[in-house]
Amino acid sequence: MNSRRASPPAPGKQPVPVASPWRASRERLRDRAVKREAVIRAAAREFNRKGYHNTSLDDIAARLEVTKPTVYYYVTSKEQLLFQCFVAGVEQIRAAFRDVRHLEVPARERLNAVLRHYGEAVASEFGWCMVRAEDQDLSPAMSRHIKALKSEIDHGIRRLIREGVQDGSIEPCDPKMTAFALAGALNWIAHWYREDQSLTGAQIAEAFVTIFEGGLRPRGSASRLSARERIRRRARSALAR
Amino acid sequence: MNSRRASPPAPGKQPVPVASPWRASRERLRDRAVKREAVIRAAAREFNRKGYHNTSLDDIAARLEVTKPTVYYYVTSKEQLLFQCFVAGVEQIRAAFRDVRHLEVPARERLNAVLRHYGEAVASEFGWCMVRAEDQDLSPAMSRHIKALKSEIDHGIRRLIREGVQDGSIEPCDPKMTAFALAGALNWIAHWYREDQSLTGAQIAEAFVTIFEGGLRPRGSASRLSARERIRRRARSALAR
DNA sequence: TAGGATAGCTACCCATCAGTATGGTCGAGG
DNA sequence: CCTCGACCATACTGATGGGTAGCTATCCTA
Repeated sequence: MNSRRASPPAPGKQPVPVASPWRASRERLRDRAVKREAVIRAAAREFNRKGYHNTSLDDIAARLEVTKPTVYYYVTSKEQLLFQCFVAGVEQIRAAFRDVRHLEVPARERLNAVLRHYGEAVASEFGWCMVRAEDQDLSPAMSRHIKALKSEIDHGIRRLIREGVQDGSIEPCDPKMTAFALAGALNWIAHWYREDQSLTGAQIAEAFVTIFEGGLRPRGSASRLSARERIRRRARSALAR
Repeated sequence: MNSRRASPPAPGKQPVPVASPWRASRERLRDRAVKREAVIRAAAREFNRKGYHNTSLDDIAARLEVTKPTVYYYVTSKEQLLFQCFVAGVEQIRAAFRDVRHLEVPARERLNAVLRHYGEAVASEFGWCMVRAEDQDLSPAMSRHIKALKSEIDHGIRRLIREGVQDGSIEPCDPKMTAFALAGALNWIAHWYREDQSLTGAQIAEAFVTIFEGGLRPRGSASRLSARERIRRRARSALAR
């Protein structure tokens, strides 16, 4: 049964061409980081499937085909595990902000780009931890840390909205409420995505951006399209019934 | 006078916002239904404050100034308690659908009315239970029940969207994705409302409806400001640096 | 080949908490 | 005054699960 973990992680048996004495220990250090990441990833998957409180460390260990103390060898506590998952998810979104910061396009397009990355992140395997993790489950210190990260993202969105209103690419609106609405819609993806994976995270985000941009109320030229609309409507209702 | 527990828990403590029916028991006000509802309401409050798993039945009992067996006298299990809280929240939304069903206005306005009630419900004391309760915490039977109720609401929104597209009051769109976006934005209120109660649930819902209706892209002839945009953007990036 | 660091396991501890057994109090009806 | 039943408390059980102690095996460096 227990084949002594030689095959799963990395067969470091190859004769190394240059026998630098530090080579091996460096290799091992890298190995350790890889394993630690695997632990965090496995935790994220289990949390995603069953929720934080319904997942025991034995579950996570079993999923990795090791035992609980082994998990504790890479992580100090269950709480820290959740925290790491959270940070991993948030980092994707922070990267999105960094990516668009220097783009030479109107703010609305920068916002859209962020929202697309945002949606992808929420639909990723760390999405659940980032979105559904409750700070009540964490120590005050970690809770503060997480709140700060969330707030940073929130204010990043508000800022893009304000800039969009200023440069005329976004309809004047309340940045705070609008940011809440956008982030909420995207965050919520984490709640239903598991059960309906017919679309990728990017596709969902794209659809949402389209909805956010256009709004529900028909655009000015809508009256001109009424004939075509009616045709499509017929086809639709025929399909729906 | 019950000399046993009258003195320890500070007898003259009135400032509790929710009057506990056990206080009134001295006045012979014995109404089982009222007490049961008080139990559920207290549970909702505690779940809202600390989360389901971080709330023990002792906590809930203490909040009512009784003991755990008393709670079990009115409720069969913690799980059922969560379920009842959930149903109480969902019922508010179902009522919203019933209210608008017979209104003689375009579907978009009926949808808006539902969304307003929806937002209020999510910001109410049962909002957390309705939104953040994970079906992983419930037995399969109750989980199915809850999924059915959620699905009913989801399809109710989709239906209003379809009707709006048909009667021309809503821009043609994908009903499923749009429903997800709307419900997500509103559901998310439950995550941040506790910490920012500067607005009522109704006001938030109203703001969201405005955002959903108009969309981010400016209405009318606002798209040929690109020259001015560029200037403004330069100024901004200069400030940002 | 010794000795230390790395890495993982078995077996255990113990705090928490859902749920219960049992028995006491009090008002009402006889 | 006595009993019945509704209501509630004390004090317990049992299981789950986070976290640890301590042993073992392997590899690296000397």
